[in-house]
Amino acid sequence: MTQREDIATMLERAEACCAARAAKLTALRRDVLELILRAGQPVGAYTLLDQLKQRRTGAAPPTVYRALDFLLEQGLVHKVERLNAFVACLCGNVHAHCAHGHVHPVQFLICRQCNAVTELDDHDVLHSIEKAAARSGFRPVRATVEVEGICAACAKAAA
Amino acid sequence: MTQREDIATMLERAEACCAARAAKLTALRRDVLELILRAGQPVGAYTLLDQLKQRRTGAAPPTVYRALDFLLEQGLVHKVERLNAFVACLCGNVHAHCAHGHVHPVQFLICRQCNAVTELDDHDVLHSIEKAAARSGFRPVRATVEVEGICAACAKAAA
DNA sequence: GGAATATAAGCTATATTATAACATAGTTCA
DNA sequence: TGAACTATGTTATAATATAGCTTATATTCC
Repeated sequence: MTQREDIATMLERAEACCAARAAKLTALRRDVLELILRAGQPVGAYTLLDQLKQRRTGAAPPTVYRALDFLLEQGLVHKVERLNAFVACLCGNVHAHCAHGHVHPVQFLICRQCNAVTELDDHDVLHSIEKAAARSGFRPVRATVEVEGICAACAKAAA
Repeated sequence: MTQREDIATMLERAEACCAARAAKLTALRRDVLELILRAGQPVGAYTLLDQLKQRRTGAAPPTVYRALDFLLEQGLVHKVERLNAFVACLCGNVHAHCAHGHVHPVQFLICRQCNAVTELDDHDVLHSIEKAAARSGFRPVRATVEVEGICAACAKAAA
């Protein structure tokens, strides 16, 4: 689980990222990002909503989804499609919003047993995907890789 | 778009696949598979349901979802997570249900403009994913790759 | 500063996707 | 045949996501 100090650091980094891009990390958006960071694992939109309601009475689905849209656009958060859930991007926002025709790779290892999700940033995977796409004349914009299986910890526990 | 003859062929192949595994491709399941094949592109469960109702009054969501569960298990159909939609697997069912610890790769190129979805079966992509997972001590079971971008046809049209 | 514009948030309703739970009907096989 | 299993029918509801309109808060430009 991520520590409190790390969360503060991540939030600061997010602030800096947004500032650099003239994107507005408002109090609401920051709150949602903080909740996702605290979770330390993929969280559903309605779980976030429940938590958000404790701070902001009147929060409704659009409140959360709009904040999530912003965070996704900024690359501060990713969606795990397979789980309909959201995780903070811990890759230092290297691959956010760069308009140079680069593929933005999001690679997850999802453990079937403990639901832990690890984000990868593997260059070979990215490269082979780009090559395969090029072979079909396809111009990739975003690629997501979701690998489902058994994480090291669970495999060890089972053995 | 897939031709009618091809659909018949695909259905026969599906029959053979299921027979070989003692899996029952019932009339209902076959109907659903046929609808997906006819679509020739990702279709939502409720679109399938609407079409299915024309043949089977009384069809309800579980009718479709249960058939889809079966077809997914058999590898005859894949889910495009990003679209919450289902496509027929055109890879000849090479990678279905083999219990040898192999990763079942499902790789899609999804066009932003025309929504066309192409299924790949790229060995390099699979290999690099397996290597990256191994590096984290992760034992992969299933991997999905979804690449969003512009297909060759749309790129050409735009130029 | 103040009007004009744009952006964000509040709020209600509803669309879309998916499953739970229980009843009924076929199938298999001893 | 009848016990066990599998598939389907049926009703209800859960879970996820967005539409559309209003109000508030910034930002810009004069």
